[in-house]
Amino acid sequence: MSEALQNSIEEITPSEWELMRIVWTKGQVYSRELIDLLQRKRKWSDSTIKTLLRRLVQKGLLATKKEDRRFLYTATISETDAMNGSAEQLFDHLCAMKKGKTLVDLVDHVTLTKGDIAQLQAVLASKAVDAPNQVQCDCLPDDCQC
Amino acid sequence: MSEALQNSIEEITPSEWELMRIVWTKGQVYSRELIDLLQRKRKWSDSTIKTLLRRLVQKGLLATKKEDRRFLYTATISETDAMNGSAEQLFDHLCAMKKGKTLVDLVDHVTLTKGDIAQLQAVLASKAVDAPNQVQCDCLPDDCQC
DNA sequence: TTTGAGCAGTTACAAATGTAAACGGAGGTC
DNA sequence: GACCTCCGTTTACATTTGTAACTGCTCAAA
Repeated sequence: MSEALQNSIEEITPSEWELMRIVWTKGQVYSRELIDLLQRKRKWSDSTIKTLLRRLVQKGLLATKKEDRRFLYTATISETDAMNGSAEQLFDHLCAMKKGKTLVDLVDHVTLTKGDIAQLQAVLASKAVDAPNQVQCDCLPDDCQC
Repeated sequence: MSEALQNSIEEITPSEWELMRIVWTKGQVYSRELIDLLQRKRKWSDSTIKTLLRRLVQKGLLATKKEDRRFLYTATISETDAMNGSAEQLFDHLCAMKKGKTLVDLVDHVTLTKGDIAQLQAVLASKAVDAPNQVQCDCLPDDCQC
């Protein structure tokens, strides 16, 4: 039953992100627990949250384990993988030529720790060696005159 | 210069991105022209593309100007703003504590020019000064024990 | 002037998403 | 034993998105 191929991560909708984050943070949760936590941020009904839980299980993003007569939910992919996957998915839509600029904007706006910065600097340093002088726009089928 | 007011840009769907990229790249296009270009990548019917065009106009992302009896389409926001907006929107869903890691992943996977790298390094250098040692997880309402 | 090509507008319809009420079974309460 | 409470399951319904056919108007060719 488990077609667990993690090539392209199942699409996670904004509402679903909110549940997933709680599951990832807690490691495992009972629906009641999750509903209580979530309702402190969103005024969603129990039903709504239960539907979202069910859909996440359907999508294969959450797994359940029967404990007593409740279900314990756990994530099937790591938060990091999901985050990277979504980010890369978004970047796939963007013009190759301008992805760099967007990264600059992000790096500028996101709060980074000293550790993050060091890691970024390391990656950049190693990429700098054979980085191209320019990247071609890939918005049009053939050649583009951007 | 303007990049302040981030009044959540209208949501752009994956299909819509494809049209927008063509409009941005060409500056302005007639539907026929756009349809021809797009059909070289996607096997969408004329109708489909016209519907997408209409929806983009409705959303206020495209503007039309009547020329002869055709319409000339132009984007109402810059590609850069749209890209930054979408990227920031995505990052809003992510755990604050792990955004840095995701950026590292992106920087690692995206093809960057020497110029992009230099810009990124500059931004990082300036942020490094007062970067925190750690960022708190913001996935749970109250305190979190990640 | 009849006809057809081109383009915009209208309608359609299924799948996904947001949001939620209603139903049903198992344990605990009186 | 009757009833209430929890929790999972079903059903529901509007909106958005993907995908496209059908309609109608206008210009230009036959």
